Amino acid sequence: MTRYTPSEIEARWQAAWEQSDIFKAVRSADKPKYYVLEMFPYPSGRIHMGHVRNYTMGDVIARYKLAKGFNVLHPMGWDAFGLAAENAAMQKGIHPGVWTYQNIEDMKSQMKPLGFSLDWSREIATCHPDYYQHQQAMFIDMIEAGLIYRKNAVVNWDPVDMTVLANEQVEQGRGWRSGALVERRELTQWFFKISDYSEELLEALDRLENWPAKVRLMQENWIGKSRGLQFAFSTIDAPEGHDRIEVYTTRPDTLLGASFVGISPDHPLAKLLERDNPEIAAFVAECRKGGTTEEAIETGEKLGFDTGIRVRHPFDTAQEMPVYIANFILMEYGTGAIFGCPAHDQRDFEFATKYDLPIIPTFLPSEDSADALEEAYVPAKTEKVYFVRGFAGDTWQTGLEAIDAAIAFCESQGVGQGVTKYRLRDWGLSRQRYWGCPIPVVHCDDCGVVPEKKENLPVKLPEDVTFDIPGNPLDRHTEWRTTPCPSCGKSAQRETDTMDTFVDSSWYYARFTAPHADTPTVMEDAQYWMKVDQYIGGVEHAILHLLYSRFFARAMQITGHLPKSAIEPFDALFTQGMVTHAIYRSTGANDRPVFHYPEEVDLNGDKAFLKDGGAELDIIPSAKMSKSKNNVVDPLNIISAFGADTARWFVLSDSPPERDVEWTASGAEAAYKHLSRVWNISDRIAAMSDGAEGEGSEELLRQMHKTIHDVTMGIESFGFNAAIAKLYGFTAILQKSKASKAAKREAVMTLAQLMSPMTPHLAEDIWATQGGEGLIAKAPWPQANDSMLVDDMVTLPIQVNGKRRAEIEVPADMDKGEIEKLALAHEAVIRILDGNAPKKVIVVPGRIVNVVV
RNA sequence: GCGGGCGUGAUGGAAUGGUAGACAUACCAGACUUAAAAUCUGUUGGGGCCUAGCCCCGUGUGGGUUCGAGUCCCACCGCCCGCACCA
Repeated sequence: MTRYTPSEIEARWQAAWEQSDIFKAVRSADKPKYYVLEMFPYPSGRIHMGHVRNYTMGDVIARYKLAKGFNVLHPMGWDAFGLAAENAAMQKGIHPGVWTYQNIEDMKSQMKPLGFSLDWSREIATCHPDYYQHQQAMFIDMIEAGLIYRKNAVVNWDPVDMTVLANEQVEQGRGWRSGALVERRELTQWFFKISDYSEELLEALDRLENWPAKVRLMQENWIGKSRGLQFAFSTIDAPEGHDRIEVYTTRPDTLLGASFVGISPDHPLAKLLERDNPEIAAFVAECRKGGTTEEAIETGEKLGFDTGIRVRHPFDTAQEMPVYIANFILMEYGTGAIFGCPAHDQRDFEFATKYDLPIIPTFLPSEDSADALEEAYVPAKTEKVYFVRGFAGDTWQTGLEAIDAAIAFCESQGVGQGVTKYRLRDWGLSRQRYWGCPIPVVHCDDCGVVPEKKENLPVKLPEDVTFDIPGNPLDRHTEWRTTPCPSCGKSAQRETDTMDTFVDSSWYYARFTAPHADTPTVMEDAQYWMKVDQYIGGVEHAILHLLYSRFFARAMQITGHLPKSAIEPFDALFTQGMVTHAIYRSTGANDRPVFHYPEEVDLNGDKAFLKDGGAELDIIPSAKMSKSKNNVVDPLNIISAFGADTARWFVLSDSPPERDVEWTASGAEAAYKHLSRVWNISDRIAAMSDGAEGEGSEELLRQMHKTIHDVTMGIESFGFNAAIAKLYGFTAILQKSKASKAAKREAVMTLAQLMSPMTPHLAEDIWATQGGEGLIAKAPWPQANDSMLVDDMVTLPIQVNGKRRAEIEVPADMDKGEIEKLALAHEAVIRILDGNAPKKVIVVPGRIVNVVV
């Protein structure tokens, strides 16, 4: 008897696949195409279990579709620009390019042994000029198409290091290196006009039927369409040019509950006031402390400053309200100014309480409710409420009705107009960093901002840069910066900002359809391969990456780089959960957290101790595996111990793919045992003498067809864990079966086929052992025979008042009346009824009987 | 703070509104073995009783809809993800 030896088997079959070139995608008119794509990895240096899980799921789909007769495109590449490469450069003195390309080599060599059905001939890396030159060409096209513009926007500024920081580099309002309090500072930056497409991106969500509902909902909320009223308060004692303050509100029905006006610290009026008033300047400076994230702004302490300016209420000019500068108002949304209605907004309520402003309800739950509120009264907009200070519509109306009535009334009175606004902001793409795609424009004293000529592309990153000083090395590289103006030819300066890495990942799926072309895309290839039929990746990308890609596909269509059929680039989306693992943390110098690898930790009950020294560690349970937190489990350890098939089988079993999976060591061994068992079964069947008779062959084949059906359904619906459970079940049946050799051979070959998307190497080996023709990867997917799926008899549970009391076995086609009679005649039912007649009997054929007493 | 999601045995989890706990792990018992490992077989949600069997409780907490709720609705608690410069 031989043993299951994955290392030998896997190398052999990987070589066979490579030799036959079966995963190379070639356009072909005579087969339907299928494009499977997993979100491409950032080359951080090592693959982790999240990658293995993601790419294994994609590989199951790709191999399954190949067996189903599709012409499959399944490519892989590298999202290779980004911050981590510059951090490595600063920490280790390695050039970001050297670091990145080395990581790509390493990760590719770690991925290869997993046996994915990838077309490596299409590999791309976004940091390579062969990729980013096309991005630069499209950028120039998009400037010409009016899809890109410049404006001021705020960034995190580290006043000690004198550099821009990413949000990730801000920890509790301080720069991660300098520890200095971060400030918000304005810079002129490049933007994509994604907000012009708000309605289009929102409306098209409805047609993304194969996307998870939660992702569509998140995008809908992110775009944030709202209908509201825009109007102006007239001011008293305001500086010239500010005799009106424009505000936007989604709750115009609460206008008579207004008690103050708030403006953003970045509002033009605030900026004007800060020039002449040192107190206001100090307050605004205070507001600018801290990071730029919405989270920081929303969770920070709400601060206000009374400017002394007053406004008149539009419906009651005798009522004057103060104008506050408030740190929680965003200049980017609406007009950067609001009216505060403390009675119906909890944030305004807290603000009013803090600054002693009146709290005036406009509506109450009922006529006799108290007028004094303990907290803001914010009912659902669909709830009918009693208006005590209404000015339009009925006394009793829902929020929705009241808003419409208020807008109509205000418009009729000439107080503002109904306006539709979107929360979605334009996409700022400028990054003050080296390791990104250079923005291909030149700043000329005479001609202004001029796009580089296309024949001068790529604008390559200079290689001779250093990272010993904080800041963007491109800024200091005079030789690289200085270039002739593309328009007048005089000496001019290159743009030193590079592009957001989201730009790189917003079109890579299209580049895969013609990865070596000397234009960004080739129309025939894009027409043939796009859309991506199945896109798979982490739910953490539900909004930004997916929304930007949807926008970019539209922008590429406008500039002639994609066909109209591809403006929704991803036909079906699956968002997998993350692989999590506990984080082990101790506190190091300066109170900085220190993270420890699982290998360095001894677990004792629910406590963790450092092997070296025995110090007790904090355990942060179930956190996303992250390199910076050192809680990464290396899949290579599993592969070298048990083989790739075990790793693949393990990441698919147990957890449903959309849910997070907590990594545990015990599961891998079980997977290995099971694969060995299957291998041994095949071995024993091969050793049976040809023509050997047996018993239960018919039943074995019946179970086989059921398994074909269930596993096929499981794969189609991303129920990989359920499909695997069925395969476990069938393996047990086959193992115990005393069927004929012919039946067993058919069963084990089918089992191998059903397992082949998950454990392709093992499947090939069994196929070959049993004398299957050619590669199993190319064999057509087995078909379940419908007549083998139906059982003659079914077991029906009998409930009394919803509680299960008995069961009966009946022919599958028995009619309802007969079933009811049988159920009522059952001894347990008679005993429980105790002579009483049932009120009602519900018979669900093939399912259940419920007797209601 | 805002938006989205999740919550089921000791553990990972299964369950088109229809027998809760499939399948796997772990544990326990048995077979094989001088022994162990490996392999194979079987048991296992909690409690109770008149123990071939029957009854009660049980899917984060509290309420609701329904003949019937893990599943749908509402509120709360806990955890996870995202929040526009991490990718």
